[in-house]
Amino acid sequence: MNDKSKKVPDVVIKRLPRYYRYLGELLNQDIKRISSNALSEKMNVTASQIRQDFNYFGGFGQQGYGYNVEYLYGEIGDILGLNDGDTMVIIGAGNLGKALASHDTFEKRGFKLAGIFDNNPDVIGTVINGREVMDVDCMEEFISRNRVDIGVITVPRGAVEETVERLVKSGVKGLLNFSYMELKLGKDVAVENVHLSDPLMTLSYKIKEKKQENEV
Amino acid sequence: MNDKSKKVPDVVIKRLPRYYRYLGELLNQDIKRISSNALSEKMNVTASQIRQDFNYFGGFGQQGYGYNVEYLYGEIGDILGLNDGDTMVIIGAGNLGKALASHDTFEKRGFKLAGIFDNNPDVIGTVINGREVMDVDCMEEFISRNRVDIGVITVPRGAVEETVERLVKSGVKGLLNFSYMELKLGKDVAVENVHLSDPLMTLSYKIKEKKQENEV
DNA sequence: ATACTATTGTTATATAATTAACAAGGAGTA
DNA sequence: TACTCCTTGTTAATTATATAACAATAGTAT
Repeated sequence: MNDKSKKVPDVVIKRLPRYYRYLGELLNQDIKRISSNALSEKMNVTASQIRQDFNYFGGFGQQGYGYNVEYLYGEIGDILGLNDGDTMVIIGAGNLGKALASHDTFEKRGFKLAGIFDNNPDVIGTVINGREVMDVDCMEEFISRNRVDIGVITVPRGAVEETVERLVKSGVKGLLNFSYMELKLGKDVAVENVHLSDPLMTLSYKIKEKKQENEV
Repeated sequence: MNDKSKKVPDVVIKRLPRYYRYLGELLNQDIKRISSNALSEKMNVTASQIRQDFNYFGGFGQQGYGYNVEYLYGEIGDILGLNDGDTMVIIGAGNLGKALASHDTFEKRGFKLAGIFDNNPDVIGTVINGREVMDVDCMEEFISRNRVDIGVITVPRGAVEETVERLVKSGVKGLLNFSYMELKLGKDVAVENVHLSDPLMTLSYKIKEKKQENEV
């Protein structure tokens, strides 16, 4: 059993979604139990790290047996707050907003998409994945009425600042930011910045690196 | 000056795109020079880390002056291989594929989108962002003829395995994988896995964490 | 020209993260 | 039930990363 007072490192938190996804796969395959060793081989991390990671939250296994997949899946889901039924809105019904709205993974992970907003009259009223795009002017009212937890930002550059301000004022608890700019907010609102071009740049580096290795 | 023989840690590579983006902003603002200290404040990292990071590649600044923004931007771009004009294809013209194809950031970072492919007859022939969607059956021929460097995978679950195999056989050097499964390939092909639901899960954790802080 | 200031590159130190090791204790088996 | 074998939780050792410190040096002002 672990002492909750020591904060869980960020690197550990970042690994949890990966464990979660993988355990979901095992569940689908109807696998009941797994050892840290078996997981380690499949996921390409060390068994030691897996045990260490889980131990930050108290440990979920049993000596001589391993981990019950379903139980572990549920626990990690709880830790991540996926069973809280957090609701979200998407601001910006452009290509990316549309893609995310149609992305079933979000719902599969326990999030509820409550609404999509845009400011373009041509887009307002159109239907995406069964949901009508609403006027961004109604955003505040909608968010507070429905107690929306998360705002997903997929608006163009120029609109970011205003959008963020309005979302925060409306009382969202977290922002998933796909816009170019790195957001950092006060301590009341959580932020996760996603930059789609970053992994492409990293990939580019890796390609170059491999090329050089081959030359040497 | 630095010894190239010691491999640059992964964490450093992961930070380079962020520096690059930020320097791009400074360039837009017509800022000519910047010190590690000033950058540090704006980017919320330590000045020491910035100097240390740049030093892995030999250091790009001058004592008493700082860094020339344009020069540094160019150098980091070179390191990342952004000036190599890598070409890419997108496989899967669903919502996400469409969104990425319309995403101007990729082109802005120096990548060239050479083509988009799909296997759905209803989609083949439609135009996305000025490009006609091609039949996935022509993929191999297209890739080798145009010496395509990068394959972006946005196909549904069932099609991933086959798509990957065909891309690799066609000779792409890197894969940007948006599919559910974690890819790991042989040493000839670089891979970067992107899981859009991961940051949402992390955000969920952060929200929960903040809630608990406030309760205590 | 000279002195002063700013800021790097780089080395040393401290902190964090990962891996290894192993005792403790269930699970499986006879 | 008793014995053996697994596999965890946890502590210890190692490795990696981040921060701090500072000498070297170019820029700037006088």
